[in-house]
Amino acid sequence: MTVWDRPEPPTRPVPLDRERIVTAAIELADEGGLEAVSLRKVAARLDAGPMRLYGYISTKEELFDLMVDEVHAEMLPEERPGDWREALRVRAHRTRQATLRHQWLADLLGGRPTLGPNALAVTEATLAALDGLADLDTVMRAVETVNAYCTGAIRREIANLRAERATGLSKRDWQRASGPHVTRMLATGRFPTLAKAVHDGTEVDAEESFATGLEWVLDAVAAKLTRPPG
Amino acid sequence: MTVWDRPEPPTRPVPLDRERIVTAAIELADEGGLEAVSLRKVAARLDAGPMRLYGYISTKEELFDLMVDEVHAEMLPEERPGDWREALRVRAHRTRQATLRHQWLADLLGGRPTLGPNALAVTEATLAALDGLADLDTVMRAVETVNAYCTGAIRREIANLRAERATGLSKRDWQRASGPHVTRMLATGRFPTLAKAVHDGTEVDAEESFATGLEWVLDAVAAKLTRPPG
DNA sequence: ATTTGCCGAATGCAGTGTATCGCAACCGTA
DNA sequence: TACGGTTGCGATACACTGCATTCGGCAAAT
Repeated sequence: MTVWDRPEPPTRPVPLDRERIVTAAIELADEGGLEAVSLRKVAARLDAGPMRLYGYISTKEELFDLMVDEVHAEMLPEERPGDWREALRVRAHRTRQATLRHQWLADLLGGRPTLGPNALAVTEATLAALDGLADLDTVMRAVETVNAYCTGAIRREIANLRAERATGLSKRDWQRASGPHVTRMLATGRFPTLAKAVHDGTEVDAEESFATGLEWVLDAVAAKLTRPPG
Repeated sequence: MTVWDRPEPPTRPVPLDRERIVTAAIELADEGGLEAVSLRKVAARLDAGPMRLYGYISTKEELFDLMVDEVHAEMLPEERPGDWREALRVRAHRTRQATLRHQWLADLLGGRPTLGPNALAVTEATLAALDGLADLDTVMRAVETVNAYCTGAIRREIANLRAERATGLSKRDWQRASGPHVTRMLATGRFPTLAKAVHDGTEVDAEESFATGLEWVLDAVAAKLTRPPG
């Protein structure tokens, strides 16, 4: 019984860690959306049985939490921003860009408290940029207001993007020419202002729309920051 | 063969319509969240087989669309508002209140274009309140910005509310005393500003927080509306 | 009275998240 | 060197999902 007769020892399972799991999950989500992420498929991509993951994760939601935090790493500004406004602006645009790269993130944005290390780092950077410019309550309100705008605006953008992709039409053409339902509804005359808006509206670039709304919100924040606390 | 010998005629299936289906689905969602809504359970609540629903709905997502639109009926203002600001404010608060009543709505807000009749009516009312106050682009930007803030803020509020409910602690106590992870993270000294904020922060009422941020955004809108178009 | 057509119900399928359990390999110890 | 304990992986199993398809039986039409 030489070595040659004996089979190779069974390959020990590839060591796993959360990093590899999250990476695999993000790949799947990038390719096929959140619904393409199943514990079985993630495990298969790592040559492991599905149950193996439960050593690193105790529920699927936790996997989503890890994924969200992982993407937050892409949002960290690489250089210290000039002023608070620049800081908030950069954070907003980086959030948007990260979500455009990982569109499934839109489904998770604002859905759960984000307490991962990367998310905390992002929050820290944001708070630091505003530190001392007003009383704490005002600062918190500012950050949360900008955050709320971002999640809402990004969600809407992705939602429209998906709708366009599904119908193969631009948003305007879609709700004007195609979408029979909308056309019929507008034709009823029950929504005159809306009908006029759809008819006269010019198609606006999504990024520009996001940026403009953001500047409005930043204007509002600026007004509250310069005013003395209270 | 008297009447008594013959069995009762088999009870014809209860007639169905979308209204009843949506109502049943909303009841389920109100009780157990979105995940408690399955086609089987909805059908069971209507004494029907699951496949019966596919005569009225061709996919589960469509059911969600119907549910969202149904709740939008609760958001319609009952009286014509005084000015545009009042209109936007009322719409925002009614959206929030409806979502607090139907918390599953937070999971859907902003997730898809809302094109149902009730949603269109809400949009129409909002646009009408702003009609003529500025050029169309500005008006659209205003509506979309306020909407974005609402969805984002409401989502965050519901997310926090669920987290508090899950841990049985208020948000502050939760991230300060309990949440071992957060505590440990803050203790690392990598997030000094955040740590200070958590330590010094006062707990703010969710509604007040929502209202304040909303007024900020409305201030920003006001600034753009009064300014001449362009 | 017979046929036709249609619609609701049952069945089936592929896939999900997760609990349970047996087995096999490792390690420290005798 | 032999052994027992522990650990952790994998297979199996379960309850459940959305949806496609098939089948049966009633209602209306001829």
